[in-house]
Amino acid sequence: MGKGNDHKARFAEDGHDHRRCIAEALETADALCARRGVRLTKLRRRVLELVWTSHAPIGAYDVLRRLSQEHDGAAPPTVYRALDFLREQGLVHRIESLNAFVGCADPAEAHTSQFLICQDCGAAAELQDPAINRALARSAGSLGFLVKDKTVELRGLCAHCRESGA
Amino acid sequence: MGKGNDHKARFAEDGHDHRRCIAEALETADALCARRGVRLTKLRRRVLELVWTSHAPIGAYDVLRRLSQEHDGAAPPTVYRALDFLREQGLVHRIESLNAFVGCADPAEAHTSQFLICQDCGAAAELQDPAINRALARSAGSLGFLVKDKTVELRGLCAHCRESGA
DNA sequence: ATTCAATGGTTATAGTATACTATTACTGTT
DNA sequence: AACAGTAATAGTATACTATAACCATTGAAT
Repeated sequence: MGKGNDHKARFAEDGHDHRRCIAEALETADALCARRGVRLTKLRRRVLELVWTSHAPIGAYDVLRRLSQEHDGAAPPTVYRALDFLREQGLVHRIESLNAFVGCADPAEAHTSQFLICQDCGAAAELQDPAINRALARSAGSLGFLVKDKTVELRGLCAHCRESGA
Repeated sequence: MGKGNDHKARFAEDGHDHRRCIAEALETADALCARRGVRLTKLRRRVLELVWTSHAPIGAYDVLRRLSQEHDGAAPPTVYRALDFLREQGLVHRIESLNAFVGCADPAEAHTSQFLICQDCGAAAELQDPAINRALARSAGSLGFLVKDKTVELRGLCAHCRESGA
């Protein structure tokens, strides 16, 4: 990921080499888990890889269907446990409005993100816009509300689908 | 529903007369549906009333359980259909992160809201903060993203629970 | 009165998530 | 080697959330 402007995520380019995305995500995860002394087991790593199949959030049961093809006896808890671990480590995010999961673009440190989700191509872009977080903090603060967790999800059309569609 | 400062919602006061909240919500709904020429049937009205049981979002199946006690043959579709109607009319909102529904504080016109949800007392406060919407619009706009729908939900502790708790 | 669309009843099923119990595998210790 | 402690996984069942599909009824407008 770049140097400046890190908070300004983008939708993946149309013809981008997605195998690179996957490989990078897995490398980063390996390094991160090693550093933290937590175990990115084969199963967890494979689930992470499946989540990274595309930039579109994927349902837990879609992960399960794929996992089942190679892993006898995979059951819902198999997947949910792995996803729970990956979420704790910040490696995947849950998209509440879709009941689905997406790989984290920048898992190095804890953060709150915002998501732009394209209703046409399904892809999700992760933002970390300080201005949004400031506005949220101000509003909550003025009511004396102590924020523990945020969900910010905007659904619509990404620039690319917007052009090709209408 | 004052005049100025309308966008600044509040958590309901501790000892507030909640029967008033319910009565007002139902009156508003009656008037609104009459004006729009849509039918707030007995069933829909009762579901709305059940959603307004408290300021905490309520699950569809909780609504169903209560409805069943007085309405033979109530089934999931009974409730979901009513909730769909109420949502279309802006009378209730869905809280994505809870899979639950809450009465709209100000249903007169379409709007996008933000929610503060207390993890202790369960209550949800609905905000309509232009600053938040501006920040979201700017961020999405800078990526060429066309926003159709927003989910903004902050979970944490309301001022009251914050004091009594810690 | 007739008709057509909206509403609701009924049954079945899809989709999402967790509780609970048991087992395995890896640690360090004796 | 035997053991205990812990983390991870397996396996089963069930809870919870939501929709599909089909039919009967209602009710408002012509």
